[in-house]
Formats: sequence, C-alpha cells, structure tokens
Amino acid sequence: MKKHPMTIGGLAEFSGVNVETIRFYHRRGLLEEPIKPPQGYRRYTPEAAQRVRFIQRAQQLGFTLTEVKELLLLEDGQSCRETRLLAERKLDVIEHRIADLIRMQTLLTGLVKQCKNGGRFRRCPFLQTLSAE
Amino acid sequence: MKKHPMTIGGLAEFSGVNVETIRFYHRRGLLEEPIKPPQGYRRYTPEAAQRVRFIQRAQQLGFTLTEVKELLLLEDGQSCRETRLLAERKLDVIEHRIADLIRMQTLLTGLVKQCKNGGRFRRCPFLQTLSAE
DNA sequence: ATACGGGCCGTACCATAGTACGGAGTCAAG
DNA sequence: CTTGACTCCGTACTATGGTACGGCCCGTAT
Repeated sequence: MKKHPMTIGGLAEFSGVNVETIRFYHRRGLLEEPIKPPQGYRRYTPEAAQRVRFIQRAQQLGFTLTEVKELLLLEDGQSCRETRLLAERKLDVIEHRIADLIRMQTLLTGLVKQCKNGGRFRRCPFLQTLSAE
Repeated sequence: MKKHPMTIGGLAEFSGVNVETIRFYHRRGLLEEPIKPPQGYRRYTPEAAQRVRFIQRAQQLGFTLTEVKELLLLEDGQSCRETRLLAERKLDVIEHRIADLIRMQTLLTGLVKQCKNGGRFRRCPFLQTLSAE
C-alpha cells in the first residue's frame, strides 16, 4: 500500500485503473472529490481506494455505473431491503441475458453442425438460413 | 408486401426498422444503395428487404454489424468454410459470455439469499461483501 | 533554483448501433 | 397547381464506460 495521502496516480495504480478513470468517476459522482487546496493536488485516503474496489466488484456482478451509484447511496444508509431489490432486478436481467445467449448458442451450434456435414457442392447452410424467406 | 419499387419508408416499415437505420446501413456498407435518378428517390427491390432480414437474423445470432458485413461478403462467394470459422469464433465468445453471466448469477443469488436470512440489525451482507477488504 | 515528472482542467475521441434534426427538394393526389 | 407527406443530405446526438490530448501548473529532489 502506498503511503496514504495518495495522489490520483497512486490511487489509480493501486486500484489497477487509469488516472482518467478516477477523474471520470468524480465526474459521474461515483467517487467524492477529496478535499484539496485550491490550485493544489487531490489527496486520497484509503477510503477512496475502498470505494473504487466497491465499484469494481459491483461492475463484476453486472451492475452499470448508474446502478453502482445507487448502491453507493444505499451503502451510506445500509438499506438492506432496497439493496436486495436492486440485486433481484439485476438477477432477472442476467437470467434473461443467459437465456438469450443460450438460444443463440443452440442455433449457432446447429448451423455449424450442418456446415460440417454439408458437401462441398451445396450452398452453405448457414448463409442459406440467414437468407431464407 | 408493398408494391415493389419501394421507397425507403416502405422498406423500413416492411422490415420493421427505422428509416434512419436503412440509411445507416448504407453508410456502413451493409446495404447497397439502389440505383436512383440523381435528385430522385431511392427505389428498393425485394432483394434489399432480404438483405435487411439477413442482417437482422445475423444480429439475433450475436454478430456485430462489422461481422454481418463479413457474412454478407461471404454470402456472395458462398464460402462455407470461412463462414463456419466465423460462426465458431462467435460461438466461443457466446460461451464465455454465458460462463461470465452464470458466475455473476451464482454470486448474486448467494448474496440475495444472505440478505433474506439476515436480521434487521446486521449490516447488509450484500453491501458488506462489496466493501470488504 | 531549476528541472522534470506528475497532476490540473476542459474537451474531444473510441466502439456500438442506431436516432434525431433541419432545411431543401420531390412526388402524387386532389 | 398547390398542398402535404415523404425523401434527400449532412451533421449532431443518444447511451455506456471509459481513454486521450494539450497547455499549463505544482511539488519535490537535486
């Protein structure tokens, strides 16, 4: 861990993100701008690094930055019920996405199989399917 | 079916897309611009509608417009082998995406369950997990 | 005291797949 | 022959999650 009134570069490096990403999070209201002397450099406490980690984890779970912002608000209030609702909605979205992808996977697998079986002199079954009436 | 030297609006309506989308496909080189008297209106044959359908189906299978363009080129040559390679690569991507989503789903489901079991007086387990060191 | 690396800021840009806009021209019906 | 709907075109804007740039300022080590 860097010695801790870290500069933006230190925080970025420690968090494994780009400096611009930190600035972007400030703009998006995901990360509070640390107190900073006018015309001076921002100095980050370890809490900022914790916030960034929070954001990264939430993103890994499929939350958009807009939703992460909501989660961060909820975090301050520790509203478990609302948090759960957010998570359940996200779970629905994820389940739909999985179902869509599995449908694609099934169709694609079938088409690829047809291609493999097809002789060199038939039209490509894949392209035929895409073109069909 | 509309009577067929269709205008762009007719094609769009028939295909269930926006007029601007058709124009966008022209710009992207996905749809050939039909012959048209200079200063006149574009007139589309049913082949154009078929192309649009091709694009839509390929998109439903998870191909990006850039890939759809490749598929359209392949279609003209009917190169089954290359088409299959494209499809197999896409299948890989889809499988990875499914695996990622299932990982998210598992984690989220677990966290939601913890929230349900948790009492009113503990910190929200979900938020706690996101914040953890 | 000065060099130089890093931070400051606003703004523009990336990919993706379109959508919207506005002023001018065209086409067809009445 | 006029009206109204449609089309033309280039350009700008949408959402998403950042990345890049450039001119200037700051801070620290030498």
